[in-house]
Order: sequence, then structure tokens, then C-alpha cells
Amino acid sequence: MTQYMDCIVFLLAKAYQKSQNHLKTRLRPYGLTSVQALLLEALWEEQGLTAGEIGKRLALDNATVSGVLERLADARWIIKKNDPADKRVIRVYLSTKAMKHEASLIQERTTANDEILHGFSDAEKILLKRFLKDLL
Amino acid sequence: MTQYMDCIVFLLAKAYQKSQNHLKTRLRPYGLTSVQALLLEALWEEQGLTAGEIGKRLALDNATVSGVLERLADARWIIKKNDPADKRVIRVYLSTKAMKHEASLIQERTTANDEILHGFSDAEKILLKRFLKDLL
DNA sequence: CAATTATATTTTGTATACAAAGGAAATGGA
DNA sequence: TCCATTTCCTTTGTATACAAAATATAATTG
Repeated sequence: MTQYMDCIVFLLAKAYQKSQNHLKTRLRPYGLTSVQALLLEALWEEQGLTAGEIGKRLALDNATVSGVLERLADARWIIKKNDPADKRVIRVYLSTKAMKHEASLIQERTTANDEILHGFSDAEKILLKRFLKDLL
Repeated sequence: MTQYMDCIVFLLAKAYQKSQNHLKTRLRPYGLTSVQALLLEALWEEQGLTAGEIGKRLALDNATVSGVLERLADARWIIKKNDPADKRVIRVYLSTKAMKHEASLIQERTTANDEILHGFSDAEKILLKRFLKDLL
């Protein structure tokens, strides 16, 4: 029982799942999943991104992006439009609903982060994030 | 683009996915996924665990355990038996195939771990693991 | 200009994670 | 003893991640 408990993949998996749970709980009232909220954040930063650009920015593969976009559009968080200059390209825009919730959703994510990291010192937070970034 | 790049959930997710890829690649020749290999490791440590016990040890929920066990049994890595003392209970045993591959599979996991952490000093490895365990 | 190659997104399929529900067996109290 | 409740695992459903294939459009080449 001790060997795989020291396996980095296992530890990352469980840490991720545990942390994600904090965020998921906070997003539930909005009817959003954490990946959906993440995608909205990318759009708040820059509207009109293509599906491919979103995938690159969020390190999501195109099949996943396609599904997430579809469900976000269905729930009226985004609007998908073809690019007139290239019929293969989908550009994604935020709906009024999304614009209205920007501040609160970002707040939810920030709060979840604080919750997750509440037991760490500032130095430890920086170090942990550096370690994780080094793994990417 | 910078805000969610500092989100702990995002960083953990992507670090996990990136790391898992190393392990997945090494397990592919065996036809095993990383969670399946993880489950086999639990059984090498103790045969005859119940589905529930496996779930507890590996922090897997029962629906997931059920599916993983089913596919492992189908591929002849494990044998599922009812417990005579309690018909609700499933006890899981390793097949000959699994016993034969124990050493090599553990080696694959160890090597993947080394690969993933090759850029970290020994002290950093210890610290990273401590941080992750603190998140659980 | 037509054929070939490349690109963008969607679809299809498998696996895991999780929530909820279902079915069978065991338990405990009246 | 009987029955309501609890327990164990499976099934069902949704979401994401990833691999592969499909479809449509754009670019390149001869």
C-alpha cells in the first residue's frame, strides 16, 4: 500500500481530483463545470477565439473543445459563428449571460483557489506552482 | 491568459495529464491503462481485496472500480469471486498473467516516475510529494 | 485547372470520474 | 420472526480526456 502512494502520477491525480471538487462545488449553482468555466475565462480575456486557439490556450484537445463548446452554446453561455474568411473555422463569442457573470465566476474560482491552498504559506504556494509548471 | 494559468486546479490538471502520459505510454504494450495498473499494484500487495476495499485504498469511487474490475477481468488480469460469507461482496484475485508481469509493471511505473521527475532534485521531489499529500 | 495535400472542426469510440438510481443481501430492532 | 434500514456492487447517465476517423474547406503543386 505504500509504493503507489508515492507514485507521482497517483498523487497528482488525487490532488487534482480533490482540488477540483472545491471548484466544482462553487460552480454548480451556475450549472457550469470547471472546464466550462475555464473556457469562459479564456473568452473574457479575448473574444472571438477559434476553437483551435482555445484548445491551444487551455491545453485541451480538439475533441474535448468541440464537446465543451457545444454544451456551452446549448446553455447559452457562448455563441459559435463561422469565420466568413474561412468556412472551416469556428469563432466563439460570449453571450450576455456570460458577460453578466464574469465577475462572480472569477470570484468563485479565486475563492476556491484560496480554499484549496489555505494550509500553505505564501512561499509554499509559489513553490508548489513553480513545481507544477515545471512538470508541464 | 495569465489568470487561470495561475489557477491551482488548472495547474494540477495539466501536470497530472502530462505526467500520466508518460505512464500511459509505458503501459500501452501491456494493454493496460494507468488506473488498471494501479489497481493491480494494490492486489500485489494484498490479494482478495473486496471491490469496496480497493476503492478505499485507491481513492476510487465504486462506479469506477466496478468498471475497471470488469475490464481487467475481461482481459484476464484478475479473477472476481463472490465471498461465500456475504453474497454481496466481490473479492478480487490476480491471475497467473498478472503474477507474471508484476516485476515488469512495477518497473514501468518506477521508470515513468523517474522520467517525470528527472528535472527535480531529491529535495524538490520530497517537497513536491509533501505538497501534494497535503492537498489530499 | 484539376488533383493532391493540408487544415479545422466534428464525430465516433474507449476509459475514467462522479452522481444517482437500482437490485440483492445482510443487519438490527420491535 | 418480520420488516425497515443499511450495505455492497452494478447500472445508468453526464462530463472530460484522448485516439482515430470522418467531413468540409483551403492551400499547394504539376
